[in-house]
Amino acid sequence: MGYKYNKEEILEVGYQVIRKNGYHHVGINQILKEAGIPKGSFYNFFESKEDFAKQVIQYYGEGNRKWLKGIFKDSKETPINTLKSFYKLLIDYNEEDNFCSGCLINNMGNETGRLYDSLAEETKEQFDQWLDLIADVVGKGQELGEITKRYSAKEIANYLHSGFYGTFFKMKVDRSRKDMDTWLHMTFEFIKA
Amino acid sequence: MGYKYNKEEILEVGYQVIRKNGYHHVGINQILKEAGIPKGSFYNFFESKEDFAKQVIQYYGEGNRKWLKGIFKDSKETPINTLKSFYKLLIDYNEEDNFCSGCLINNMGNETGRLYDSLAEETKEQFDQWLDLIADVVGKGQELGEITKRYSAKEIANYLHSGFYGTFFKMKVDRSRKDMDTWLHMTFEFIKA
DNA sequence: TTTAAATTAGACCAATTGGTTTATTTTTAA
DNA sequence: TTAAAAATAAACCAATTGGTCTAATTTAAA
Repeated sequence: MGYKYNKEEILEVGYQVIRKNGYHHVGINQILKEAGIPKGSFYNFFESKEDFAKQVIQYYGEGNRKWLKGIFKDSKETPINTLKSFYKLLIDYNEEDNFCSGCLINNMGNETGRLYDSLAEETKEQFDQWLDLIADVVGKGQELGEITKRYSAKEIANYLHSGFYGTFFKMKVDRSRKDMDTWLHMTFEFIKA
Repeated sequence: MGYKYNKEEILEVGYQVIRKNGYHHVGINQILKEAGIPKGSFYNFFESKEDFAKQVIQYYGEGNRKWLKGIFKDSKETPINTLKSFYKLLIDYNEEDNFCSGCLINNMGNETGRLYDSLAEETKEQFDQWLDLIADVVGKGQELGEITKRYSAKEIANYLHSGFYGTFFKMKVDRSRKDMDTWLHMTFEFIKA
């Protein structure tokens, strides 16, 4: 294996460019150009464009999972504030990025979720794995009496992250974090015990 | 003006096919084929694909605005239940559609909001006009003491509709209304006075 | 050291992309 | 009734799409 090119490097390029431009707006040739590889090598690594996208989703999902784990483990705050700081951090990142891209998982789910079964499946899988990590923190918050027990930890985690995805629409057409900040404030008022 | 083809009919075709497949995944030729018009006529009506999409967004936004007004005016329920029934109706429609498409405005905003200024502007405009109508009902609910006054009617309307958009991601990758129903239940618990 | 397999390389392919052009027909206004 | 304008029609365009093919090179195993 591993001759000249590194598969992860190609996936990283794919992640960047697909996250920003979407799946159908990006051609294989653009990936080749930005990754600096010839077509033969690309199709040596990946069966098709769809297979490539699937692996990009997987790569991004796994990378973020590790990052999430670290953040939650190292947090010095209480569970509810850990979560609030986490979403604030995501908003900050999107601001640094000039609100250009949003989340690859959300973008792919909305653009291709009903078009390609393999991508829907992979997208759902990565999202669900994130949700498990978030639900862990929610559960701890519930035990401490910080977060409402009227809904399960998983339901609240899903409410949080799906709700956060909902703010990307306005972020992109408004090019502002205003509504995201309002969402953060309102949501964390709503879910507290 | 009005010779052989009807512009609204072309916009309706464009709405259907772009809502389902996205902007970049749909070519002009597909529109021509489904609308049964030659290319010359298309470019007589529309300057470009981008201009066409912009008019599709406008057409859909205005049509829905009229529909919304009617629904809210005819409602026999209290404001908060009017809103809850409205979102339940939207979920029902998406189920009938087999969860295939979601909302054109949300799809376009996420796919093209940071790629084409004209589409972002039009998308935002139509969304904001819907929000005004929803905020009216929220405001009445606040006056009646049904809905929390901790946030403005506009903020709550935005929280509702953006939150609803957030549920489309899971709807599409999960092909189910389960999370939408949970969202509906939780959200209307949260916003009540 | 030889051989088979994996990888790299990019020319090549048919199909499609958004858009233009030219010609014809239809409508409107003078 | 005629001329100008508007609309219809589709052939045509260069550029790009995802993907294949053949050849050369590199690596690993025998």
